[in-house]
Formats: sequence, structure tokens, C-alpha cells
Amino acid sequence: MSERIIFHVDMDAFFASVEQRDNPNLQHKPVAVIGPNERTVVVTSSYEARRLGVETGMSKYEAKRVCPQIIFVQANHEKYTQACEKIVEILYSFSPDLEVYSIDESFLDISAVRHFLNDISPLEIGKRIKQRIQESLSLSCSVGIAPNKLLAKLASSHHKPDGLFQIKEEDVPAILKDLPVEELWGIGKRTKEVLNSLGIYACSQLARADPLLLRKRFGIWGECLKEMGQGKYSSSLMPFGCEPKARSISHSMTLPYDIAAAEEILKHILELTDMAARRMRREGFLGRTVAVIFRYNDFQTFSRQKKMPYATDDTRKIYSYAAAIVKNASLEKPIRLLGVSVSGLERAQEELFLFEQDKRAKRLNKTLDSLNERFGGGILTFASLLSTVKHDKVISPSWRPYGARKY
DNA sequence: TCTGGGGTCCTAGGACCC
DNA sequence: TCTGGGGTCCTAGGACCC
Repeated sequence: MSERIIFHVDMDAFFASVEQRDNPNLQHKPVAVIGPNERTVVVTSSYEARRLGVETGMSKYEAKRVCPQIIFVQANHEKYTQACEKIVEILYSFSPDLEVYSIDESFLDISAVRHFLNDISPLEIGKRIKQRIQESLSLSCSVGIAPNKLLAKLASSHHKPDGLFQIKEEDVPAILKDLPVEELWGIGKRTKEVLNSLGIYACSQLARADPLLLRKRFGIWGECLKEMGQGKYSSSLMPFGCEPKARSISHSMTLPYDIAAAEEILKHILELTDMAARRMRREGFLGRTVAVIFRYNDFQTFSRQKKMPYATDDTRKIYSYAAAIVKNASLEKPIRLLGVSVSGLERAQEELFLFEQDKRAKRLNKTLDSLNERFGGGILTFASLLSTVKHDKVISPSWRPYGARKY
């Protein structure tokens, strides 16, 4: 098998760039895209803001402190979704071997279609991809080209913004020689610390490390780590439209202020449960396991879960378990964040709804869902939620565009 | 009023059964 | 009645990603 040619296409400061494109007042200025609530963080910032010290994950106040002239813009999910759909269309026109990894990143394998592209060089193809995206969306991206996904991602991340870089097989040892291990995709803070404690700092050291030692410290993953240090990475693309079904659906929120009162906690739990269950119904899932996520005001975070006797997508049923979890949790401090997650998902099938009561509940849910959808969400809801704050759509990097062409 | 939200995968320990 | 183990399910937590 000949060498594969993988592209990683990564939009530059995606959300911030879309906002700057659409509002001339933001162009060439430090812009930070943030969430809708008071206790939010910087989701993305323009390169102007980054140069002035603004970083992703900073609180609003921290960003304002390091960069007083920062301009905050609230995230607009629909806009980014539309842009993503167009980008996916463009990439798909280059090759059907496409993996939409997140809202602003994709992998493209052109090995199989290369001769249909008149055997032009990978770099030239990368140039055309960048051109097409720039022309039709007025957005810039960085493109990394390499024999596998790991190296393609490295190639794009090291040449941002507006980058185009190819790592060839023969260049791999030189590129990895002094590269810090944490620059590799998948090696985070904790893994870096452990590797460093073993005297492993550069990828070339990881490549030579004792496999038994890695195996002992990292389990199964230790074997992958050594290969990654050598620039090897065998996993192929997850074809667009063929992604495995979701394993969990969850919603969580940092509350506007810390709370301790049980009835207030339960009110939020009902709202979060309803958001999760509505999405399950929309996407045709039933779930078996309910988890509630708690975060104290000191940031200690933990979860409690409970398996239900059968799978359901009914808000009330799921809520009854979530509420029981809250009541048994014996909370010790004020709560800053609450979340509800449903896992053990399976495809909903009509014939599973055997009981008349369940059928009624399902019809009711369907009616509520369609009305909610028609009126933009959150119009019809449980009476006890009427006084709570309505939240904007969340930003979900795992989101996949609808309606784009599939296999 | 320092620190968002939505995911996946892996591990480890305890319960329970044969 | 010195004490087996293997397998599976469930729960909790942590690492990592965008």
C-alpha cells in the first residue's frame, strides 16, 4: 500500500473570524467570543486579542484585565453552523474521504482520488482548498498535510494562521527530534507531567522509551504513546455520515450564582433533564443510565449515577431518577454547576412502548417537541420552569452539520 | 462575584454469581 | 471452614479533546 496523504484543515480563530468578517467594526481589533452568561469564559479570540495576552478559557474579567480594549461578542451558533456546512461542502468536493472532526476542523484523505485531481501536488491541492474557502466564505484556514492524522494535525498547528505545510515521511525524524511531547495530539497536561518525571521530554526520547515502562505507567495507551513519539499513527478517518451513534447526551450549566437550597437545585435539574430528554427524542434515542454532575463553589466536581430498569426518553421518568440522586447526594457546600447526563443510549423503536401510559407520555412529548421547535424552543415547558432564566443554545464542538452530502 | 459546555475513552474497585 | 478465582455489571473519577 502506498503512502497515504492526509490533510488537516483547521479554521483560524473560527468563531472570532466569522464575527470580524460580518462586522466591520470588529476587523483588526482584539475580539473575544464568549458565552451568554455572566460567569463565562473566552471561547475563541481573534489573533489581535491573542497578541495582547488573551487566551481561550480565560474568564471575562481576566480577559478584560490583561486586555482592557477587548471587545466581547456573544457566540452565535447558527452563524458558525452555516459556515461549517459550506466548508464541509467544499472539502467534500475535493475528496469523499472526509472526517468532520469538529465544527472547525476536518481531515481529508486524498490518497484514493489523487489521480482524478490530475496528480497535482498535495501542496497545490492545499492551496486550492484554502483559496476556495477564502473566496466563498472570506475565512482563512491552516492546512497540514502528512502521511497520517497525527502528523497532519501537527503540521497545521505549527503553521497558523493561514498556514500550509507538508510533513513528508523522510522529514519525520528531524521534526520530532526536539519536539516537546505535549505538542502531540492526545498528550495533555497530566501525561506530559508523568512523561517528564520519567525523563522523557522530546518526542525522540518517547520514541526510544522502554515499552514495558510505558505499559506499566499508562496501561494500554503506553503502547500507542511510543508509536506516537515515532510519528506513527494508524487510525484512519471516520467517514462523514458514518460516525458511531452517540454514547451519551448531557446538558450542564454554571449557575448565575451559587445555590444550596434543594428546591432550587431540583428546579435546575428539571430544566437540564428536559433539555437532554428533548434532544434524545429529537435524535431518536432512549437512555438507560442517568447521571447528575455537581460542582461546589470551590470547584470540586463529582457525579452520581443510577441505572434505570428500562430505557426511556421521557422527561418525567428521567427526572424522577435525577431528583432521587440529588436527594441522596448529601451535598456539603453551595453548588456552582449542575449537569444531567443520560448514557446507555439505544435507538428508539415504537414497539418498545408497550404500555398505554408510555404511549400517552410519548404523544405528549412529541407535541411539546414540535411546538417547541416551531416557536424556537422553550415556549412550552413545565410550569415550575417558567420563572427560570432561558439559556441560549450551547456551543457544541461535537456537533455535526445536518443536510450536507453524505456517502 | 477568577475559572464554559459537550463529548469519548479508560481504569479501578465493589457487588454478585458460578 | 485457613479461603479460590474468573467473569460481568455497576459506579466514580480522571484524562483528553474541541
